[in-house]
Amino acid sequence: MARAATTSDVFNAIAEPQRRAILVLLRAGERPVTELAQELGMPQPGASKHLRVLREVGLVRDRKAGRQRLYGLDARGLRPVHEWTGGFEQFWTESFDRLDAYVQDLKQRRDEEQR
Amino acid sequence: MARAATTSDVFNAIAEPQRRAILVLLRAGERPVTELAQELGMPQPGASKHLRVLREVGLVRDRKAGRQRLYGLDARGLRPVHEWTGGFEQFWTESFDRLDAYVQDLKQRRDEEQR
DNA sequence: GAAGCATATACCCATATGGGCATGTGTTGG
DNA sequence: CCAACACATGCCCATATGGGTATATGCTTC
Repeated sequence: MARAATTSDVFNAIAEPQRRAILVLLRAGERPVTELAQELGMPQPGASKHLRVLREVGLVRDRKAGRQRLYGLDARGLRPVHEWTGGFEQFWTESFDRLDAYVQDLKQRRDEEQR
Repeated sequence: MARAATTSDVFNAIAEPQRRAILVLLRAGERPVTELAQELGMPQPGASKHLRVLREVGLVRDRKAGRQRLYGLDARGLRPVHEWTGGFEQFWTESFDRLDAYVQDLKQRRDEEQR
């Protein structure tokens, strides 16, 4: 089945570095495609494709402005990602890591001794 | 160039639903592969493959326990993701969304009138 | 050291990219 | 109405999956 379509969910959409870069740029405000492509140093078609993916997962919205099409950020979709990762916050706390490493170490030694 | 390897970074590793499920399960503590495979309703080879990816990006560590291999969570790698998405927090605040929607609406009307 | 259990790998496939390039489409201006 | 400009799409390709199945590896235990 290969990988699920990137357009299916936000996690997949932001797995692409260039797309994350686009989102960061859009934090500063709306931008036309060409400008984004230029700032990212990629050909315009490439930028359009990434923008399409972002649009399909709802992270970006577009608005026609004459000959241009301005893309704007709609970061609401990032909230679930933030919350999901936040569910692991207690596991990366420094104190916890140290304690955990210590426990792991003990287990390892114990197992090696028993072996 | 196709997509970058999933083993290259955490964003890519957690783009896979099954892998996210594995991480969630591991929050409860270490688990052997078979058990994970069973709980996820997937064949053992599949679980092993996902675990490998998670291990390569450092989200999981393994420890030999006799005949078994216990996988444990190392969520530190999720922190960057949490922080990156956190950088957009102001953009999904409800009040902001309303204001933004309002502004967008104004612009839209203005453009339509000018057209 | 043979048999068995727990995992990891090797393959084989269908599919979804992401990139580069050419081209279609819609809008603006003269 | 035509040329120019800003984008979106269509194609073609090399590659990286994720899944399923068969098989190699590692330890244990008898």
